[in-house]
Amino acid sequence: MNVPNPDMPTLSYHTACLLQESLKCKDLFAGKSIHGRIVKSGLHFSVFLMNNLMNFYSKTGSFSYAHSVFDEMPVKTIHSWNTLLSAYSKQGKMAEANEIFNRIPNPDSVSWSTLIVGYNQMGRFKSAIKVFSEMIKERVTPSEYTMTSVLASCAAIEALYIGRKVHSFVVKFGLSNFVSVTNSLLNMYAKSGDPMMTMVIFDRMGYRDTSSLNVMVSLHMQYGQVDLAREKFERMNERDIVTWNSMIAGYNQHGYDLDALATFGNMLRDSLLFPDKFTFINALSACANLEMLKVGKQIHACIVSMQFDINGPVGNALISMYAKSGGVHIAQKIVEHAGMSNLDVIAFTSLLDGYIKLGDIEPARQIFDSLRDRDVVAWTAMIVGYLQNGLNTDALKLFRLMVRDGPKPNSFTLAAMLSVSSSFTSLSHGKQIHAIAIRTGQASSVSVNNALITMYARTGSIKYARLVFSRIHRFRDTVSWTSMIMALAQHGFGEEALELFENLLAAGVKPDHITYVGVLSACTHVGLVEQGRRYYNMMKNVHKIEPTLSHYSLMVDLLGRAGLVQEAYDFIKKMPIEPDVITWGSLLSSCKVYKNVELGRVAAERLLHIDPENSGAYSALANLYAVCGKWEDAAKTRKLMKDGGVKKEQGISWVQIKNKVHVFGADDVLHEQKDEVYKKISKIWEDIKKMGFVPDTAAVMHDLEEEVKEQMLRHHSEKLAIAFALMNTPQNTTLRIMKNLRVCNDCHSAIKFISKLSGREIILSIVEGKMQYLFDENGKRCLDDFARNGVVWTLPSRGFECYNGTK
DNA sequence: CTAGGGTTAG
Repeated sequence: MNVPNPDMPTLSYHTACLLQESLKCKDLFAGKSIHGRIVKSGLHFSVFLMNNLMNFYSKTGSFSYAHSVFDEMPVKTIHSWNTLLSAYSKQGKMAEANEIFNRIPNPDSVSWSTLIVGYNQMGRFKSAIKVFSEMIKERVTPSEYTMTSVLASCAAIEALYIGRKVHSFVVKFGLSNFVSVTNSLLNMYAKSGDPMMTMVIFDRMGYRDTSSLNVMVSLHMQYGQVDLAREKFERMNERDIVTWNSMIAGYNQHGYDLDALATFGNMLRDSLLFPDKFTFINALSACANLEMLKVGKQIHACIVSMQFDINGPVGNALISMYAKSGGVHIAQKIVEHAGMSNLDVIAFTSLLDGYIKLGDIEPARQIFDSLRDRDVVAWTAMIVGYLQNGLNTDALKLFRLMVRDGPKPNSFTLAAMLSVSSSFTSLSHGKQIHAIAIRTGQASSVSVNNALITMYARTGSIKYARLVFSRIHRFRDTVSWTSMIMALAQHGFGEEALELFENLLAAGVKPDHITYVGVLSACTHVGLVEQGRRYYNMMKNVHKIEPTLSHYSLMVDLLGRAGLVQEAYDFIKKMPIEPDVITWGSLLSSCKVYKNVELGRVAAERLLHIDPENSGAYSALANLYAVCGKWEDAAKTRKLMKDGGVKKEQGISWVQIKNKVHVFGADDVLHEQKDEVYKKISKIWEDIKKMGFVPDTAAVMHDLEEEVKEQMLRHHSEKLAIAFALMNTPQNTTLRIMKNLRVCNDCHSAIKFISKLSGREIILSIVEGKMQYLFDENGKRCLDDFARNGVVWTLPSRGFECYNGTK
């Protein structure tokens, strides 16, 4: 304890008080003049006053003054050292802080705690924990401050195991009675995924303060138990700013944005608290989600009238709110007003996003190009922006640029790119993205894995979809289950899909409306009418999900495919919303199968009423007539279509077999015995053209492939391959050619082929089958070259692996 | 002289 100079007790105390007052109003000038008076009156020998002065300088950010005061002190106490230490750790200068710490003769618990806090503030939580363990090793008794700090480190990195150890020290040093420590324990268990322990501790607490309840509120919010959080909140008799903010943030995160705004209003009305930046950020985010421009403007007015600093996060939230709720021009004005140098990437990304939402790609791209330090988010926003506006090629181009020059893609980027692969049904592209996910360490991300399941299923590799799903068994969310159910349903494993759905229910996962799309389509594929009805009712009554058009269409499909065509039609008539093309199309195709001309005609008429140029409806109807032997009606329908100006006939090949007309859609070609179908098709190829129809794309593809394969076998495959590579061949074609080269056992051409490609393709993965022969000496050299250029190889036969040149 | 609970953009 520092006792002031006994000769001048009053003067010392009064000076210290003056310093404290100066500190309160951050008056550096006043502090400096007091400093001068201290020196003049010879008070600078008082360690007490000097420590106070150091504290003043440190808190006002004048670190160099603090340091010089320290240097001039003839006698230094542990307080002096700790104040200096705190000055450095506040600046984030941890290296210097450590140096000072090592020079302290007898560091006490405050010194150690200061170091831990310093690391925490720098986000270096592991180092903070390390400091704590060294402190214990040195047999220094921790204080309640030490515990709260180190528990915060554990909470931040969700280190449950370490947190438990720290808990044991809390007990050992008898610190359990501090509410602050117990609150920190609560928070640690809540954040590290041990809700049970959190509840146990909370129940056992003899005294709970507002903070304790705050932790519980945010625990409930974390687990999506919004109603429980609301209950706790309403029962609290004292609410501080954190309480209100937790509720507003929690509501906002779970889509209860109206509640978030209502809570914000209640806070302004019922509490004497002033909103802080978190309040504003979350309230603005709620406005943005609801696209409530007017409310957003009111909050903006509130911010302005409070003279609140709109630099940093609040300004970003404002810009984002305007950009999202149709006020891009206001957002633009704020951005212009603030000036380039005062804004960060976040502000510009929000603005960019606003333009994308309007479909204005050009200004968005201009913002993107003008950004100097673009981060992953900016890149992703631009890429997703292209995707949302249907500009897949631009998205792909930008993604390639990103992989080459930009920051590492994150799970958002990869999930988006995987959905492109799914919509392109390009397995090769999808596998490249998978390879990048592995290489950038994102392969464990739930959203990436969910997108992978869909991608593999859509590109036909149900095997890999299964593999991915089984690998994430510990981290499955609703989307994972849904994706897998959809995947199985698409591949005709209806029973398995339903089994999986039952597992989902047993696991206590909540299905959403898309899950039910998967479930109902599984029933459709297997023809389980009664099961389908049951699940449909379960959706409505148990899970309280209002059916959407997809669900209605699936029910129509389910009934129709089972031959209950009339019932399907009755179902449509009872629908509370307008049926769409898919609904009628589904009924129409059922009518085709069950040869119900009357209903089929109705369905086709209604369908064409919605979409008069729907060639599919015409050909389905024509086919229905043909199947029923009504050749004249079939021909009439064709004529009707041509008269209606419908020219597109892609996806349909008319094949004459045994004087009967069959329609081969792309699906049939893919699923039936390929060779058989292709043989038939090629025989009547010319006939189709003569009849004036456009041949099916899949058939064309196959033809091309066959031709290439034959020529490769017959001629010099290498030359041909390279010629293809130099042409602007679409990538899935090039990979097909690769496959053919493999069939010809021509690995050297394959390697050369790839080497020509790699100039164009940033990432190329060669997959499927056994590629061991690429691993001879030539192949290895080749692989090393590619690895250096960022080319990744995946070899699914050995699990998913990545070749990056290091191994 | 040191703590702890609420954190924005995709």
